Amino acid sequence: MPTPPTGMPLVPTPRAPQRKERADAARNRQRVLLAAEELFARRSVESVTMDDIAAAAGVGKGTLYRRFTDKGGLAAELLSERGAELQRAILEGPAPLGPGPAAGADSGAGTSAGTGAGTAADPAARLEAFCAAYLAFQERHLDLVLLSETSSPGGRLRKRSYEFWRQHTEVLLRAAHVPDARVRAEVLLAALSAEQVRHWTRNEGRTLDDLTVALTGVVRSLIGSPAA
Amino acid sequence: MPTPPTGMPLVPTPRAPQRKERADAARNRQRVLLAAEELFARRSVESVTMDDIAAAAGVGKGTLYRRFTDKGGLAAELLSERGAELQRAILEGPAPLGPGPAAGADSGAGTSAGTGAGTAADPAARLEAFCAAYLAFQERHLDLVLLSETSSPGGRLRKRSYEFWRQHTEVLLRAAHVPDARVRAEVLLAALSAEQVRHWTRNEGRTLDDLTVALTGVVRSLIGSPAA
DNA sequence: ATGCTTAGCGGACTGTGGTCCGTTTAGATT
DNA sequence: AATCTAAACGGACCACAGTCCGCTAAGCAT
Repeated sequence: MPTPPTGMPLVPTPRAPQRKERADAARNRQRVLLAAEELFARRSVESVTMDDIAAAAGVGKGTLYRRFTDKGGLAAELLSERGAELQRAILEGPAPLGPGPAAGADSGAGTSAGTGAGTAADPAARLEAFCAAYLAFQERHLDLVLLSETSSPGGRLRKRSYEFWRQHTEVLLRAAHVPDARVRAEVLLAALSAEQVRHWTRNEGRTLDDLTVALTGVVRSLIGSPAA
Repeated sequence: MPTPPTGMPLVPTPRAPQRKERADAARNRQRVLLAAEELFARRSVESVTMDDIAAAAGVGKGTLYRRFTDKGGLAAELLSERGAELQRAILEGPAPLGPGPAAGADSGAGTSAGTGAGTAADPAARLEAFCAAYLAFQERHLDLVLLSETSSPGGRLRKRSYEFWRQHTEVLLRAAHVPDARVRAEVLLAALSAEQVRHWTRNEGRTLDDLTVALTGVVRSLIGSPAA
């Protein structure tokens, strides 16, 4: 498969074959994505309308909606570009985020826990790292994520990316022998939803660091290994 | 204070004085609430428009919006009527939900844990009971709650009732000597959001019982008292 | 090159939530 | 009872997300 269209998630996309996109269509998708990015960068995300984007991209509204399900879908596509790196780091990067052995001398991102010095990272440490990284990601792209998660009720849970994050979290929990791994994974992600993160940072005035610490605590509790 | 207007939350409403409502206004509020309830009962919640409600209540749209902030606000008002009983049970009912001593012989709603036989319920047991009861409430009024929580982004966290549930949860957690009580309370409530509950019951096909068990486990983990 | 099929296009159109503002009237004051 | 004033009213109005459908042209087949 040659150069998947930008924004394709890394995750093994199930809908593999599916007749190739026509040339003009691809060109327009690109235009739209570009225009949207530009507009979102210049003006506040919620003030940008779909008409604005269509106009800026020099494209009809019908075209917009043929390409992206809805406003949230467009935001999600943009986000998927930006989240690709994080996804890669998780799937194949060094510990503690990824499965590989720790990079260089001493990782700076992790949050202690140090499981001695195994070859592969232990699930608890990976989960903590993921939690911190994901939180940072959400906070960094807050407006866009909020749009993508709330444009339609239940949107957050229907996005393809949700499947990825949930799967990852669930697997780690299961590896840590935690019961009800699936439910607990979803509890964790609910806590990290854009709505919630915005509430914490914008309304309750918490800093990212505060939150990271508190949520790391939550993760430890959920895993429940009492001082292993 | 004589007969507070229906739907007023039990919680000590801070906006105490505030010039009394005019007679016609009160009458119209009632009409709207009634009409809305009727419509929501007959047709699917999401198919009912604000115009429908206004028409059914024999009232202009302006009136509708003068009384209730927005669609979500209207739903919340309806819900607050229905939630009043639960609120009362929590504030002044018997254990394990309320602070009082257990009612009758053996409560049927609680979820084990049995802390011997103290005079007042212990926070852990109360929290578990609350969680189960709240979950059941959410499930029971799912469509309406969903409307009230998602009609505007972040709506869930801005409702007055949220303040109540959060406060209650937080207090119990603090009483159980759990760190970061506030954050953990919000994590719990995020897990119990309408969106999430709908996802669990409608998409993943979980039963209320399944969920209650799994979430009770989450609560125990969060409290962290390792088999006290 | 020419023709044909069908994905792609675009913008008028619809449905709905929410606002605005000129008019009405409850109820207090005299 | 007459007057007055601000709360309440109502429906025309607006903005915006999302749909529809007749037209266009990409790119395959001959």
